[in-house]
Amino acid sequence: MSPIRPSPATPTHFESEVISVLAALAPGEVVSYGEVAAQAGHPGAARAVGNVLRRSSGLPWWRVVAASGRLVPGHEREQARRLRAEGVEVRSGRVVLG
DNA sequence: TATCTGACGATAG
DNA sequence: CCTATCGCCAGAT
Repeated sequence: MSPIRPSPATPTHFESEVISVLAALAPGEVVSYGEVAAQAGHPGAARAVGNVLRRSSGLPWWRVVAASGRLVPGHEREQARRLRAEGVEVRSGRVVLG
């Protein structure tokens, strides 16, 4: 049997910080991985933020996009649907920055 | 401790 | 606009 997911019993400090930042996001508010990392106190850890979003559940992952505005690869449809539902403009797989 | 992975970011062509 | 490449970070093995 291959364990589907070794769910960490105790979240790491980094993960907790990232979750805090994500939980504070309001509907319609879009941020980049790098911004989340910086606000979480780990500037430069954009990739690591992506890892948390990929492994965790129950987080507003659709409000996080690449610095270029690009949506999450493989989830563009769903993400665009959710973002537009919050009033965010999406064009060609990209968030229309204001 | 070493090595690999990956929802990234910036830059060059 | 695109892809390729390098740099950086945290987590897993």
